[in-house]
Amino acid sequence: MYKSTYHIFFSNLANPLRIKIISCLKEKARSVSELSQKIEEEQSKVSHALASLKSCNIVEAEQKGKQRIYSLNKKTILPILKLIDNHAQTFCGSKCVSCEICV
Amino acid sequence: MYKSTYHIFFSNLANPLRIKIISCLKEKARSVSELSQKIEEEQSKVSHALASLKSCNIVEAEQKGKQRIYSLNKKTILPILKLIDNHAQTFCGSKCVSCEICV
DNA sequence: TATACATATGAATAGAATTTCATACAAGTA
DNA sequence: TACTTGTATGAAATTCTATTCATATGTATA
Repeated sequence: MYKSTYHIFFSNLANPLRIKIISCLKEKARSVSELSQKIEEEQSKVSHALASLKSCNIVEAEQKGKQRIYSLNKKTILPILKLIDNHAQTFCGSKCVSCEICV
Repeated sequence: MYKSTYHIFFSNLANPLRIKIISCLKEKARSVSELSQKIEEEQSKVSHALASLKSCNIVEAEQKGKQRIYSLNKKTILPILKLIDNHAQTFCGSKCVSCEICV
């Protein structure tokens, strides 16, 4: 089936590790090994995940000596995350029973 | 691994059929069979997809006789799609080579 | 209540994405 | 140039997700 922009984009974000990385990069730009340590995941996993995020311009990289420093492209991501936060709050207050989001 | 709100939400959207359905519901609310015809997909696939979308409150359903009419919760989804459109435009103008989004 | 139409559901299978691990590459330093 | 450190990559193995299809449920109507 045809892969739309949306599908590519959402698939990229639909992954716990990549979300973790995004959260970690919200704070500040970091190298691969820094990220790897901080979130306690293997270097190669982190590299794969970063490559994926980069392929959608969700992060960008800058070489600095031996290290590659990744930073978050905040313009798109932060507002999206905010919208989801609001969504979750609206639909998953104390009363929510059915919604998967707050299980 | 822990499933965050974000992960659940994005996973739900990371699917071509569900995106198709969302697009179709932008226009107006529709029944399952209407959707099924319109997007030329099997009824049971559409039902499964709708159940998934509903579990995150992305769509809601209203019974109307034998039919169940699904409508899009536009408040969250439309602005997210717009952000992605802008993102794609910004990063994938005519010059874009590497980005998966515009391949 | 028997029938038809609309939708939902469960479970097996098929398909896709992730993890893992060995290894390659790249940049700096002795 | 050999060595070390940091990062990327490929491919097999694993895990996750979607599709399929048979069937169940739910709603109306003859």
